[in-house]
Amino acid sequence: MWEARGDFRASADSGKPPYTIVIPPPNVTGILHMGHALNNTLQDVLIRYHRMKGREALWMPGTDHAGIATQNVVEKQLAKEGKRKEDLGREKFTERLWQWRQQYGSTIINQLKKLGASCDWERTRFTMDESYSEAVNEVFLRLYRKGLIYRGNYIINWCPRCRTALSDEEAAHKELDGWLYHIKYPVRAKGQDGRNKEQEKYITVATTRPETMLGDTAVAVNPGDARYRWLKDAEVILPVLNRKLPVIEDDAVDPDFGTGVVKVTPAHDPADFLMGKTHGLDSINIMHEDAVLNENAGPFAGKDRFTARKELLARLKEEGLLAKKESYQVSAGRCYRCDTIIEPRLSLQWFVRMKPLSEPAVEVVTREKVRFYPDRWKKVYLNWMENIQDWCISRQIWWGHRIPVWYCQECINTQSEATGKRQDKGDESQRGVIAAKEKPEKCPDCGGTKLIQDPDVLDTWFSSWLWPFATFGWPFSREQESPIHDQQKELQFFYPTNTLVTGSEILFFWVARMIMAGLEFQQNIPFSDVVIHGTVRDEKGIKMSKSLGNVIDPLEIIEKFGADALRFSLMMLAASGSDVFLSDEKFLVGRNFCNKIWNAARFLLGKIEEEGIELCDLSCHCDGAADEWILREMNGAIEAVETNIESYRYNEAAKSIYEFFWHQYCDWYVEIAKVHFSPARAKIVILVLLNSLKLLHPFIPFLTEKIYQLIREQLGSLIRRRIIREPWPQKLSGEWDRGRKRDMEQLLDTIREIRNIKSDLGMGNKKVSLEVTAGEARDVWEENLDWIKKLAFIEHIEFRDGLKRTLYKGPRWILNIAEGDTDFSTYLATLKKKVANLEKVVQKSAKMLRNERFLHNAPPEAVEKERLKHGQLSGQLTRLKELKNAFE
RNA sequence: GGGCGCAUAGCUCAGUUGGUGAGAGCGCUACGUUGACAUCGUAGAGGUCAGAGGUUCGAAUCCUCUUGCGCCCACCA
Repeated sequence: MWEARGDFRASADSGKPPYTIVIPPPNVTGILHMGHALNNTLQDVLIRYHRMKGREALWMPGTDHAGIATQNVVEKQLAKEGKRKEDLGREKFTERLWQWRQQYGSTIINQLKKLGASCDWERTRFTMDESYSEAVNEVFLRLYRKGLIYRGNYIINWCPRCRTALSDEEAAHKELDGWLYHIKYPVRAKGQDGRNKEQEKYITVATTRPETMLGDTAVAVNPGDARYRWLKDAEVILPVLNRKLPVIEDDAVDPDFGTGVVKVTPAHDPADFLMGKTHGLDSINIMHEDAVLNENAGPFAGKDRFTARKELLARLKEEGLLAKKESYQVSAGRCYRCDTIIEPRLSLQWFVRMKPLSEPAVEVVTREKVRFYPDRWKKVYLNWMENIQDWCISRQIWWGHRIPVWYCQECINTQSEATGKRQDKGDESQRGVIAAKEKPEKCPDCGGTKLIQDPDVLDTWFSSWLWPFATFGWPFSREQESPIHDQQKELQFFYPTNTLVTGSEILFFWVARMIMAGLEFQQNIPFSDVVIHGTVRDEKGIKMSKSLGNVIDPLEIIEKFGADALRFSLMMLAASGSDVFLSDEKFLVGRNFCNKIWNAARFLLGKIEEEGIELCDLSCHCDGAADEWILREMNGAIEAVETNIESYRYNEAAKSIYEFFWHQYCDWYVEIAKVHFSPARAKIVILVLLNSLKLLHPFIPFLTEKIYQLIREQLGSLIRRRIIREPWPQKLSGEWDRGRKRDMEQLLDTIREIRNIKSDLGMGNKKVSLEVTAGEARDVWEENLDWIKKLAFIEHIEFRDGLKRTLYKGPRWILNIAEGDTDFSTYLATLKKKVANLEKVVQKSAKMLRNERFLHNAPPEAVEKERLKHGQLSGQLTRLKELKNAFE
């Protein structure tokens, strides 16, 4: 119904102020997991709330092509047929990828619909849509022309399984138990002798990755390290390969770590690479793309890196060159897609210069144009931004946006680039490199026509960072007709978006980069509020993941309890950005509550029908203390839900409405209303029900809409349309009678006490007779007699002066239960306990009020509050003591 | 190495700028089927708010330190 009526649609022409959220696009390969359920419920609550609040609420949906992840999935599928992607070739394989996306790409979208996500589905975008790809190319070209994109040979994170470069963020560092190997390199003295003592025939280096020594081109010591001054005049021999290694001095070497001597492997370690650059060392790449050692590795060529490590160590040991190995916590980068250990690798890649982009992005957060919720993430963000490194954006895979750069074969041949070992040559190397959206006809440098496009594709995040504006069709080409013009208007209307809701794990990947892209390409922030929610974990606190088998499938929960129960439970648990620990029984909260709502509504509608009540309007007539009370409570609930949603305290918002609906409305007011179900009462009952449903709707959309429609069927003329499009409830303003508020509070307290007393006297389930001395407050009793009797489970109430005995003393009335002399021991024990507790509190309060410094320093209203409290409590204490004394 | 977070009832967690007799859900105990709901109702037990100092008239809340967990970042050979 919602979809058919276009309830999720948003347009720039409505005249309402916009409220926009762009969805964190799930991977096309994704299937809905609890993280999605949490993330999207949080967004849907905001969207539904603001829609009801009169905003033009747009929730922009879509999916991400997820380069490596998707390619892996299809590669696996292919493997089942016994084929590799190379067997198909690039074109056929890409076709296959599109087929896959055609077939399965909307799976997660459909699952989001099951969750109740009210996205404007007609706008669903995909990061590889034609117009979106246009944005990616545009951005590449703009940055390239600005000199912010460059190509060069650097050490990058290489995944030998995916066979592609990764960005620093995509290489997650994890510690594991490993070894630090101490390896002896022979030293040959040069020139003089005599100083070269026996123990100086070797120097010892320490390494965690011994196989990389095959690519060593130097050893390094700290220039201030006196122990190794003699080495300067010596020559170090690389074991196994017997290569001569120069000894260099570099401040980067920590004399206190290991032996103070470092092997230098410029092609396989970022720190060594820098040293190599400063000292003009050669770089020797010893590995193929799949981390199998190449011809440079001598006898180990053709072996996998870890096999080579083992065999090399064995050989060193044999030759007496393995001094020792000590256990060591090794921190190794892992591919975030397949968990393979990253190999730092020297290769020619494309990079984005980040510093110029990060500066404005730091400023908008510092100046709170963009705010984080909870705000501690601000610090994390700024810390990363201020230490930002250049971003490696080229990927050696086939699924993604092809880098819009062509190489002129003729120019390149003259530059001998074909070897692939080209060093960074600065501007000169740009000759024959053409960045363009379309394939150029000829090389602008030499006029050659043999142009070949860069085989690489761009990092997935290089498209994701444009999401808040590329989804609106940016960039807009001038010559295009009106539909495009609309898009431009829409971008203007809906951008910047309002709230971004995401998990902390993609803060750097995505959030930070979106802020940079927004500022660079739209000259404006992409969103003003960033809500960071926690990670979904199992009951032991372990992150849920399919490979660990500890997932709770949201679709199963939906099947079992309903999407509403799932959503509400998650919202109750989603406290201010802390991690969410889940187990099956945690969803009972939501299920039970939904059930309660359903039963209450069903009962009330049935009751109205049964009583033959015709409601022609919903104006309220308060008949008594209870009516005013529930309307006041409702006002409180409206306000609490509003302020809590607006400050992203979802759990507080959910709790407010839960507490109000169940424990005020159902437990008390509905029970009271049952007693005298007059048409006036029915009006209030229905009004509060309708408003409650509205307050609940952002959390519990399906059930509230269903009940709303049932109410509509029955009371059609009173309400219109669908709850999803109804305006948010207004607080009732009225002439509230303060006396009635006090009456109600005292009556509720009295009823609770009667229940307690009956329980203490062992007559919990008996209908009893009550004797009341109420004096001037008798009217209060008379007016509310019916429901008091019902709720306190009393057969008969008799008003009289002078009770035989007193079991309850209130501020304005005293009570006795007429039934015979039962055992009073429990009752007395309860009284004693109460007296003791209250005495402590009263004493503490009295002490405060005697404290001069409190009276002077505390704000007057705090003192006044304390006085009031003391007055009430000491009155209560006096009454309790009187009761106690009478029974002792 | 740097940074952040968490420690509150048996369990899972709330507690917004310091002013509460420290709360909820689940579990537990007793009673209950009173004309929506046992996926329920009524009542109850259960807490030196991790520990030690400090600031304050007043601290679960702010500061310092300690202990125990968890997370993030870093060119820790």
